[in-house]
Amino acid sequence: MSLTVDPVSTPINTEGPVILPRQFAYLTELSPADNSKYIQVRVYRKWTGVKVPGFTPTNFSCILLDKKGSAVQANADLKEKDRFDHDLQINNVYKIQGFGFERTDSWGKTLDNDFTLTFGKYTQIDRLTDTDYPYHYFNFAAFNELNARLEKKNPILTDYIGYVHNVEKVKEYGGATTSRIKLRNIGIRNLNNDVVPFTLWNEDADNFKDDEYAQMKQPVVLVVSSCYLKRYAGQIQLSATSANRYYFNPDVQETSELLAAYNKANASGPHLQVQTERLTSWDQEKTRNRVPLGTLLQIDPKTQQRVLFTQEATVLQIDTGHHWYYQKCDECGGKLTYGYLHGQCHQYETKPNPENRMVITDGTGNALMSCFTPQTDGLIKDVNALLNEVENKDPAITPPAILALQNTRHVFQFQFATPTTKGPPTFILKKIMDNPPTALPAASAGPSSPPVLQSITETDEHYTPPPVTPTVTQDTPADAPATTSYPPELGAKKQLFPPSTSEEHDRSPKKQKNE
DNA sequence: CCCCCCCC
Repeated sequence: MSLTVDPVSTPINTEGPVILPRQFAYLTELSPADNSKYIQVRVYRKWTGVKVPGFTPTNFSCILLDKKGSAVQANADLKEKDRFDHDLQINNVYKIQGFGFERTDSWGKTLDNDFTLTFGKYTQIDRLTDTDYPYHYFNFAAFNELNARLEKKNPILTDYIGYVHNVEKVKEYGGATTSRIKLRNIGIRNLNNDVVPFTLWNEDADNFKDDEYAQMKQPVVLVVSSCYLKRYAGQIQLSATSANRYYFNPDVQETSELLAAYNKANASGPHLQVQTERLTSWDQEKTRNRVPLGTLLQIDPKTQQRVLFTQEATVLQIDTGHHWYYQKCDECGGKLTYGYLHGQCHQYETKPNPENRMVITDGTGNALMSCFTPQTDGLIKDVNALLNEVENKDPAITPPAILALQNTRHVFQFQFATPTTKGPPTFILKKIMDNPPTALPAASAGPSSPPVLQSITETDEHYTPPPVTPTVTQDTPADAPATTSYPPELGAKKQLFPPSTSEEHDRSPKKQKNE
């Protein structure tokens, strides 16, 4: 013990610096005032710290894991970056000594540590052959914890895990006169089918290996680490920071959980494979995603948001308990109640534009479908014309022209409505496809109203996330063919996830070709 | 020391 020198209590009469062998310490045994320890660690992650605006590089950073699974961040001056970048290789294990300590910056914390190691010119690094060290260190947030984290001022950056729900293409924004920014969103879905977008920026957006991902066995579990949480377009977003790294199917317990849940669901019944791209031929489009209503009704709508289905179905009943239209105030946008003055916006009289709305019940599975103008084109005439025809404009009184739809048969294209309450899912009419369009086939090909559903790409009304499907309750062996039959062009594959990205991008973001 | 993580 006499060889041990505590630098804090060493008498000051020591001649020059005393180089004494340092003692091994686990990371939990380090203290910011103690210079007498060395550590043995795996290099887990490394990155270049940046400063906004401009994202100019500021320092070299890394995260180190010791044998017991503890983690510590270490920083070095930017001028030492090349050396440490070279001497510290990801996943290699090293003995490190001669480091200092600093208080961990509250901004962009990667770990729940009070101090961070500092590396510099006295730092000595020796490679070790023992590699029996942990490969990962995560502190996952659950979906329902994200909001609380978002509210917190300087929370620790967020680690998150789930299935890859969809992979978007790179989008480019801005230009020479502002900032040129590229981004790529990747939806991450948990076991409750909540989807959170993870955003990669610029080079990282480009460098995401689409092709590699597309080749991977589905489903793919994705872990994203050290993400900045923010709200974008009203929904929560995991934004990549410089410290971020992401991992496919990392060997952690949560990955096993997700894969086990997938296999269990997969073993219990057939799954949808849906075609999410609009088909150019009317005949093909008309039969796209002909999934029986009975099947759709057993599906979690959250997994099929914005996917368009078609079905030829009979209108069993008009829901006369539902108002067949409603009026919207042209000033505040609020819903008007028939017979009630909207005096706060229109002092003397109300002249709002009518917007029709009615609910019909349709089809083999008795599904409830809401129909909004103008998607009712081809089913009923213009709502204003209809209103002119009826004597009683009370929206509770369904006109005969609408009641006459009962027992008529049509080809509906529709999507799931935003799930609100418990009970069977409901649908939203998107298009009546009884007859091919007579004119303007291209212009009428897409939905003409703003998106009804919240989704990852809220701004793109043509967006539909790729398909995913939870259990449809049937006792089908895992490798048995799906019992549901689909038109051949759908490919009746029994597959929970599609092999690739398949968004309906008929508009591409503005691209600047001056790189 | 502060600003401060890129997009609607």
